[in-house]
Amino acid sequence: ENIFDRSRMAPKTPIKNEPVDLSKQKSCTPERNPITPVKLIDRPQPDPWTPTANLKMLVSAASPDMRDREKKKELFRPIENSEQSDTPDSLQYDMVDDCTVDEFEKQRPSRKQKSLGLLCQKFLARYPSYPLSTEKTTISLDEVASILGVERRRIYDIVNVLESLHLVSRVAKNQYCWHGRHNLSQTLKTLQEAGELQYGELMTFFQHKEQDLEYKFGERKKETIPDSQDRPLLDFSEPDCTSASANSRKDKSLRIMSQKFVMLFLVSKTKIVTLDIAAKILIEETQDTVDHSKFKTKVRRLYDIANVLTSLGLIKKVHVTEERGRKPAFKWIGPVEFPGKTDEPRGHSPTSDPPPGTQRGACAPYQICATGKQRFTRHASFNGAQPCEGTRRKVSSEPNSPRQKRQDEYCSKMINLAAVCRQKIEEDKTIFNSARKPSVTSPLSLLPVPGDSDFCVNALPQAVFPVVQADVPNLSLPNGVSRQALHPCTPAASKTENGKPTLLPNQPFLCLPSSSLFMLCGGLQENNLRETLPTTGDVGNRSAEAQAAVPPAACQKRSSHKCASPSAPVDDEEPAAKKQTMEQSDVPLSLVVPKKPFESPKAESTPGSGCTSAEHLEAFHLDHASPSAPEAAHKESTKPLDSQEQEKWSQNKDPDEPSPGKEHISKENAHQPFLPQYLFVQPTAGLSSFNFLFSANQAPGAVSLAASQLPSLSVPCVVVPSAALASFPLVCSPTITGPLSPVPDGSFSAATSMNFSMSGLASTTPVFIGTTAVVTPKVSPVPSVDPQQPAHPTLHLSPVLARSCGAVKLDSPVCMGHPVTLLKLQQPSSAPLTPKSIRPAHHEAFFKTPGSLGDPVAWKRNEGNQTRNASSVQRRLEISSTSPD
DNA sequence: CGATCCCGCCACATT
DNA sequence: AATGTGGCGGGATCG
Repeated sequence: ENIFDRSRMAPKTPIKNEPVDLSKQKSCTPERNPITPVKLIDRPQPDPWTPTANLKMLVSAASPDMRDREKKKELFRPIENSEQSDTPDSLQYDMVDDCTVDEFEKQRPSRKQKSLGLLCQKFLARYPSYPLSTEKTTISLDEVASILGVERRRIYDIVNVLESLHLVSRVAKNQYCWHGRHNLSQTLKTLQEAGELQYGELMTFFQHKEQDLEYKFGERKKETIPDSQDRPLLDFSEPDCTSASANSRKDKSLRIMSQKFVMLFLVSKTKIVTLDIAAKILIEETQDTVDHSKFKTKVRRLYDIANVLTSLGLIKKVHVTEERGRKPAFKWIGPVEFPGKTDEPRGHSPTSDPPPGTQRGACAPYQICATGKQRFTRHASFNGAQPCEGTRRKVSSEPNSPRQKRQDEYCSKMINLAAVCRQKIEEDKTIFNSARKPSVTSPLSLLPVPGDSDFCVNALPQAVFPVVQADVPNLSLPNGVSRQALHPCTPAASKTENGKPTLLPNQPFLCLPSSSLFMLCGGLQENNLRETLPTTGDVGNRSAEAQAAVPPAACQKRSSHKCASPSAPVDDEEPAAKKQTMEQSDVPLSLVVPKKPFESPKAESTPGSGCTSAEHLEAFHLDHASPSAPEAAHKESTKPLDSQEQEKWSQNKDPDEPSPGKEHISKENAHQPFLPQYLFVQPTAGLSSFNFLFSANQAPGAVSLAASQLPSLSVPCVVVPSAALASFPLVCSPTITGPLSPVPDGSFSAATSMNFSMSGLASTTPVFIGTTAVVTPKVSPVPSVDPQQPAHPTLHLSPVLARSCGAVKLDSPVCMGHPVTLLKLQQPSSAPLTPKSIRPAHHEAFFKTPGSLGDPVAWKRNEGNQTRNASSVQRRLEISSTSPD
């Protein structure tokens, strides 16, 4: 039949090929009214001769050859497709005649020629990127399909993705309205914001982890995560065309997936997302069970989406090399920064996530998301998560090592956390920006309180707080905190092999007068920090490049701390890490890094949140607790300078040795009891609202606590009153620099602290910086660096932090990160943060959820202790801060 | 052999 | 019921 048709067609083909069609379409729908035209296609070939008919003919009947040829032709024209370059010959062919089949076949079309990406390019070539506002271009699916010589089904694939980015909107059946990229930026911004809320943590998490491990998320933890599911994140219902009309439907997964996928990029610090990670994340949200087949399907869809995005010039394919090998990944090459992003009005509704609302929902969610995020950053994140195996097993196919499972678990936890965060956020309405890169937004509440550990005083005994007053005279411990309690963290040091405690036993922290914060140092997990930092950066949208470049340094710095146990295991990985770094360019270095972080979190303990915070804190020192950490610390400390090594560290984690990691993790968990280093903030008058303690190490417990106890502290991060931010007094512990030192420039020590200075901060708030290493010389700029920040500073710490972090990261060293971490929290400005706002209760649930982070053990602990912990925590809090709840 | 991903069946949604 | 949409995954290709 085809032949037959073809033959006929052939003669005419030229005609059909002719531009005419194109022209029509481009401008507006030509003849067709918006209404769905009759389908020509179907009709058999009534009148072949009409132009339309021809098209139809082509489409329906056209033999593949025909199509190919056509495609080629079109391709040629305007578009330059990068890749395909198809056969030059095509020119020859352009004629389409039937004739030379031979050639055809030769050239034929390779699959590539028929690829969705190519098709999309052709499609896009038909319409102006920035159409005049006046002209509305309608797109008839049938026409396009016929013109492009593909089945309509394929067009749907393209259009759905474009629609998710609002480049087009559906007007009616078979009719789409072309908007072009005018709103792309806004859309991306929105997605970024939404993404931060939803995925910030995860991404961070993953990236770090992932690298090493595989992540699998297997399980679903859906429970927590539910949120996202349904609704289209952004639906924009934008006025334009939109019709909402059709909201209908089920969520169109492709559309949603596309948005989510984009979000992952926007949230990622590295801007590189591997397919498997994306698939896991997406699967997770949507469903629980992840089975292999599902995974495969998801990946397939992601390829479809990726092809379209690639055609749009938003992403490009890259390969990430991990220990295991190279994995396909995509790097975001589109715009990264969107003006103004962060702040939103605080008022955002609490709403939350997403209810699955449908139509309305769509819009709403979007907004919501946007709003929410802004303010707070959440640091924390996943740390705590551990593998809980208790939860269900994952279905995921991956058989791999247990590690993976763990990872998966972590992932799940992460997810859960994220969910929790969201909720919290909603509840609280406060938003965090995570300083970290992850930018997760976690609700404060989320933060886990260090359950076990003690915060402050109590536990701390070990804590080191060597406050060095000398250094900083100003600082004084605020109130209650008994400094004494704080002792040097030696332990940590002990841990470290060298004996050098990374921690800094001596490090003094500086206190700012005003503030009442205190830091305690527990083991920190460097990794986390690092990660965090990076994350932050991501959030900030740091360019990937920057990351790439920076990473090493940052890592190193972080690494110094890194120690944290979990990560520690990672060490091994180093090589891999390096590699990645080396590769840098596209390669998602960052991804690699993760492992440690991951682990560390776990180590921290069950509670993810706690962990997270801890991590950050950790950055400062840490290590004691986890064995590994110490090591890491040592290394770092010892080697501080070598960037490479450091890099390795960070990266390493992933790479290779996950296995150990697992073990470590578990161990870590066990270890968890790091030394506690905490950061404590007193509530001084000004602060009333916030006081935070962080335990760097804390394990899980802490985390968990946080949840429940929220009010006071949970967060690992330091909260700064918005106002407070203004000036921060920073406290730094000069000490440790050495280890960290990696950074070329800087020396940390003194310098470091300087960095923090955070330019803008208000005096009130005190900031603590982790003792150690924190500073990165380079970093220093950071604070200042962010030019942007200045404005914001006050209000949102997080942003600032983030930025700073980002900057830091980029630039420097990890160190910054640490400090940053601390800062993270912020509240919306003023009032907001009273403890009250935070509600513990809910959190508990979250924490409890299986998914949550901690390792099982930790959990147990937590659970068992939770109550206790909480109470203790509270007490602690109380003590520390003014009032407890 | 794993990475890609075309192709089109088929279910569900709309008309 | 016809047609529009689009989920989904087999299996062909590519590298």
